[in-house]
Amino acid sequence: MLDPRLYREDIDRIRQGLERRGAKVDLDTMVNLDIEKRKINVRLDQLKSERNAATEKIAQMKRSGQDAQEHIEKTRALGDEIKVQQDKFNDLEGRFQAMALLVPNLPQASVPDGRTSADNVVRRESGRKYEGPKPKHHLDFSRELGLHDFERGAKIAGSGFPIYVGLGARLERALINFFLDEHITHNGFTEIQPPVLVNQAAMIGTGQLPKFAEDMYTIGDDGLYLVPTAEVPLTNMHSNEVLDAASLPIAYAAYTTCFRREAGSWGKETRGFQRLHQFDKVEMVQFTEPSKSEEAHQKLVGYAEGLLQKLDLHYRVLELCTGDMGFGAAKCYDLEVFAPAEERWLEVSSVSNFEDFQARRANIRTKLEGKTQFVHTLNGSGLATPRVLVALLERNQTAEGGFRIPEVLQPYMGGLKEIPPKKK
RNA sequence: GGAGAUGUGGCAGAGUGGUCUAUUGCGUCUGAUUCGAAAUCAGAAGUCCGCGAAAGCGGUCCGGGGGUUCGACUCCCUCCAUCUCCGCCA
Repeated sequence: MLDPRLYREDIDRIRQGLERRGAKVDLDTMVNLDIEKRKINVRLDQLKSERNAATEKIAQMKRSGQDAQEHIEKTRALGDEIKVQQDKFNDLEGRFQAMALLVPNLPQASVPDGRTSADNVVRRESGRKYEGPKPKHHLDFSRELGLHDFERGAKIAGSGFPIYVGLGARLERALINFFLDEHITHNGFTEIQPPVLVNQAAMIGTGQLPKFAEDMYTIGDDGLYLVPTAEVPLTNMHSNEVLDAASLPIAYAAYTTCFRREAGSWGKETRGFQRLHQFDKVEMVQFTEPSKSEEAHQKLVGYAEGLLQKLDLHYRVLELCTGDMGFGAAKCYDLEVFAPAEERWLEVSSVSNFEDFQARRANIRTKLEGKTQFVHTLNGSGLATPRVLVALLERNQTAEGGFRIPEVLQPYMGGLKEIPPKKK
């Protein structure tokens, strides 16, 4: 959520920011609602002030044993009027809030202008390029080695719910553990294991709701949602809190399963692991002082990159353009790995600085120099496993048809160096 | 899941319809005293919203929401959380 003061003090800043994003918001209506609302508020406060005086008068009379009936009759009308004005105010306030929750964040000045992913800027490309014969597609390769079972997953849940089998399951677990261990032993994160069901307030807090309701799985009877990312529970852990400034920055890392309906986003480029309803991800979340978020953002990107380097993958870092950034982001970097069979770059991480956008929604503050103010929140995948797996499967095929396990994962695979080809 | 109880400021803990501007204690901050500290004494302090150039003024907040009333911390409804007992269960 944007600072509500901006709507009356610097509407041009909002207008320009949204324009750069290509976002359409009926700002005129919002400005008018705000003006109307404040007008009613002034009237309401006056009325309440009068009522306070009147009831005090009645109290005094009662105390001294006088008959206050006449005053009570008169004050009744005041109460009725307050009710009318209060309803009006609540209606205006509700309408303004409902609209405010749908306004995306304003991009930082440094964000490149653009409309689509084609306008994103490649900041750097790194890692060893794949060289050798064109490898097998990861789905065919996985099937040969018996690592995953999409068909049976579809049978019990639907398409987009793969089953990890045998060494495929162990490889998944290895990736998760490797990611987490890196964060908690080298990058200074506290490991968290949060609930994967959250309430509506949490989903609003990080910005998934109300705009993206159709992307979420719901548990209707209980009013709960399956988390689309650990960002939701981790960030909302501190909702409605004033964080001790000395405790900042707070850095959490968590592995959770992530659930996404991915409504309407299926197509030929989403085969196999590239788009799933259920997948595994390790997420990094940070809370910082406002002045420190930019620095923290760069570091988060570095942590995610470090994992790709250790896995010996070929990757690049994109600076997202204004039109391609997520709803709540003020600035965002994507990390993509190259899949040599598909000959495509695949997004494995998105690292965003939300500034105070989420902190306002979730009401997360700190006290700095005597002033209570909103913190900045950031998060980034570190990493999501499925597309990392795609790149690994396509890159690490041996001449004999086996899978070469990256060195850093070998300790997590019981020392195994290779998943051998299945015997005929 | 059933029965009962509780929810008040940073913490503890009073308050059962109007002297609540929320008693009191602890803690915090600022002074005084001291070489400095402790102790003691005096004083101060919260949130959010609005109006205002400012000083300041008004409103709001006792778990959340709603209701009754001229007036609600107090009465009613509802939701949430915690505790105790019972039941069930990895």
